[in-house]
Amino acid sequence: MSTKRITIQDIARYAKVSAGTVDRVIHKRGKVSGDKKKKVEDAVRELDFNPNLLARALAMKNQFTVCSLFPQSFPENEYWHLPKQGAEQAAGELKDFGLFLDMFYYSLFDESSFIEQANKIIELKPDGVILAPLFVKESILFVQKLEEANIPYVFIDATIPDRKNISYIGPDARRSGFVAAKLLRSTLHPGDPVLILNIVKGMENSSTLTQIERGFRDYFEKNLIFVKNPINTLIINSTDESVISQELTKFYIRNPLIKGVFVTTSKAHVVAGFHQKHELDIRLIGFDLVDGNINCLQEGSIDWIISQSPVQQGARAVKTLFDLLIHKTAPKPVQYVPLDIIIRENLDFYLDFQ
Amino acid sequence: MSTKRITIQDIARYAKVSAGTVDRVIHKRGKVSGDKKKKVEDAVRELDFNPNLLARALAMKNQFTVCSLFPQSFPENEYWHLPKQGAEQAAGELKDFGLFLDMFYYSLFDESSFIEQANKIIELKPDGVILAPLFVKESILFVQKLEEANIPYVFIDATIPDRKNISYIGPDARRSGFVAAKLLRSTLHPGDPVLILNIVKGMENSSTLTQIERGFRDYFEKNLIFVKNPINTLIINSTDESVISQELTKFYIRNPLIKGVFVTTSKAHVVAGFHQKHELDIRLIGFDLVDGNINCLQEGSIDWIISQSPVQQGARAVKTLFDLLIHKTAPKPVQYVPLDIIIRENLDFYLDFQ
DNA sequence: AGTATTTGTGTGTACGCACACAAATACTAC
DNA sequence: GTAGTATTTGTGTGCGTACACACAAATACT
Repeated sequence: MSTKRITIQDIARYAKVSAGTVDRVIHKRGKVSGDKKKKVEDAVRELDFNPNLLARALAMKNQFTVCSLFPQSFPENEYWHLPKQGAEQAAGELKDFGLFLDMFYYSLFDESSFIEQANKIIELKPDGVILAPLFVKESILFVQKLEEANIPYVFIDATIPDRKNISYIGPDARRSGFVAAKLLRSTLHPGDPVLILNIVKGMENSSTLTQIERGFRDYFEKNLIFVKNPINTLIINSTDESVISQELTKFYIRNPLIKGVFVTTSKAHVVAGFHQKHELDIRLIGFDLVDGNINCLQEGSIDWIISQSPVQQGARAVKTLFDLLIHKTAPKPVQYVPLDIIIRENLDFYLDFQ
Repeated sequence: MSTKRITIQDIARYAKVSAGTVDRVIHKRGKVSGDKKKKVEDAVRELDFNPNLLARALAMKNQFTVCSLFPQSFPENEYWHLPKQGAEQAAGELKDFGLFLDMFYYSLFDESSFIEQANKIIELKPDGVILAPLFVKESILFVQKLEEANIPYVFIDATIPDRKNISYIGPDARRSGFVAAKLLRSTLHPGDPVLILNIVKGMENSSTLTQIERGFRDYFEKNLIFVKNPINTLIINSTDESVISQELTKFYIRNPLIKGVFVTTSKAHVVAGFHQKHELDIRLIGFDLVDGNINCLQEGSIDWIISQSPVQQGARAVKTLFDLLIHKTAPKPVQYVPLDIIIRENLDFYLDFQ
C-alpha cells in the first residue's frame, strides 16, 4: 500500500523538536539554534518530507494574484479568446490552491490602451504577470517597471529578446515557417512560385514575422529538388478586406503563376475569400483556428492551418507562474508549444477539445 | 476584487441552521426536515456555494484508489509508455486530492497475464478502473465482474460496444483512417494504387482496425477525381520482421505499382525499413510515435505519423475517474482525443511535450 | 403515563499547514 | 546574586470540510 504521507508533526517527533521549529527551518524564518536546525534538516531529508500543498494553500488563504495582459478578443471567437480560455481554465483548477487570475485586455488598434491597462496592473502590485508583448516598445517600458517592482513575468505567444522574463511560452516561430513550407511544397510542383503574405497593421512585434519567413525560406533552400521555387513576399499594411483585395489583385496580375500562398498571420480566410471569388486554384496555408479560417477549412478554400496550441499557451503560462509562486520552482526559460497541423478531417477534434 | 468564497458556514448563517445540517443536505446524508432542507438548498443556489475541494480532500484523507490495466511497454519507449506517463502525471497532480493510482500491466503476447492481473484488481476492490481492452473476450469477462462489484470503469485507446463503461477515451478510429487517406492522397496521382496494411498478431481487438479501414476507404470513395485509386488490403499476422519482410516481398512483386502505404498499427517503421532496403519510393503513413517511427520520420522514410494523443488519453482517463469520484460529476460517454499529424518538422514538439 | 425508538439538530474534532503569541531559556549588566 | 533584555522554542488557533457524537424533540409503543 502507499506509504503514509510524512507531515510536519512527523518531522517534529523525529527531530525531537516542536512543529513550530520545523516550520521555522522549512521557511527559513525566525531564529533556530544550529543543532536543532541540523536535526530538522536531517529529518526532512531522511523521511523525505513533502509539504501537503492542499493544507498549505488552505492555511495561507488566497495569497497570490497574477495579472494577464492580452489583446482583447473581439468578437468573442477571435484568436485571443483561446489563450484566454486556457488561462481561465488553469486558473479555475488552481483557484483552490490560492491563485487568483485578474485579466486585462488591450486593443490591437490602440497602443494607449496597452499603456493604460499596464499601469493598472502596476498599481495592483500583483505577484506575477502574463504578457502578450505585441507592442514591443510599450511592452519594454512595462516590463522595466515590473522588474523594478520585482514582479516576475512570462511572455506568451511572442517574445522580446534580452528581457528578464521568467519564461517564454509560445511557438518556435522559425520552425512554424518551416512546417508551413513543408506542407505547402508537398502539393506543389518544382518551380511553382509561392507567396509569403504578411497582413499586419504595422505596429506589432515584427521579429516574429521575420522568424517565420526565415523558417519558410530555409525549408525551400534546404530541400530544393531540380528547380527552385521562386518565393515572393508581399506585405499588406491593413486588415481591411477591401484593401487586401485590392493589393492582392495588383499582385496576382503581375504574378499570375503563383500556386501556393502562406499567410503568416491569422488572416488566411480573407485571402481564401479572394481566391474563391476569382476562382483561383491556389494552395493556401495559414495560422490559427479563428472562425474565418475554420469555415474556409471546412469549405476547402484553405488547405492547412497551423495552430499554435493557443489554449495550452494560456494554461501553461498560468501554471508556470503557479509553480514559481506556490511550489517555488524555477520554470524553463523557453517553453515551445506543439504546432498542430489542421486539415478538414481532424478539425473537429481541435474544436471539441478547446 | 474577487468576491469572498462562500463557505458552509455562510450557508448555515444564511439559512439559519447549523453547519451540520448544511452538510447533511449537501451530502444527502441523514434526516433533515423539509423546510430546513429547502432553506439550505435555496441558500446554496442563491449564494452560489461551491465546496472548497482543498478542504474537502484534506478532511477526507486519501479515499480513492483507481487501478489501471494497460499492456506493458517493453522496452520502455514503446507506445504504452505514453498513456502510462499521462496517467502517472495526472495522478501526481491529483494525489493531494486523495486519488491513488495503482497500475497493472499485461503482456500483449499472453492472454493469461491479462486474466491474472485483472483478478488482482478485482481483489483490491478499487473505486475505479482504467482499462485498455485489447483482448476483447477477456476484457468482457473482467468488466462483468467490475459491474457486479459496482466498480466504475473507463475504456482507453480502444472500446467494446454495448458495455457499461463510464466513458471511452481514445481516437475516433474511423476518422483516423479518413485523415490517413487524405494525407496519403495529397501526394499521389489519380489512379495510383495504395495498400492498407494490417500488421497484427491476431488476437487483439479487431473492430478498431475495421473502423480505421472503413474510414480510409470512405475518403477515397467520397473524393474520387477522374480515376479511382485502387485500394488493396494486406493482413500480416505477425510482428516479426522477417515474416513481414517476406510477406511484403510477395505482395510487392505481384503489385509493383503501389505508390502509397497505410499501416494501421504502430509498425510502419518495419515497412519503412523494407522500403529503404529495396529502394522503393513509396509514400508511407502510420500510427503512433513509437521509437522506430520517430527515427523513420527523421530520416524521411515515413512521411506522416498520426498520433492519437496517447499521453492525453492517460491523463484524461485518470481525470475522468477523479471527476466522478471526487466531484461526483458524470463524464461524457465518448471522449475522442485529437489526432495529431506529425511530420519531420513538427516532430520535436510532440517529443518534448510528452 | 411511562418508556423505547426514531428523527432532527448542534457541537466538536481532525485533516496538515502557517502564523501569532506565549513560554522558556540564554545572555547581559549591575 | 537580581532584574532586564535578547534569543530560542513550544503551544494554540484558524483555514473549510467531513464526520462522529451528543442531545433534544417528536413519534411510536407498551
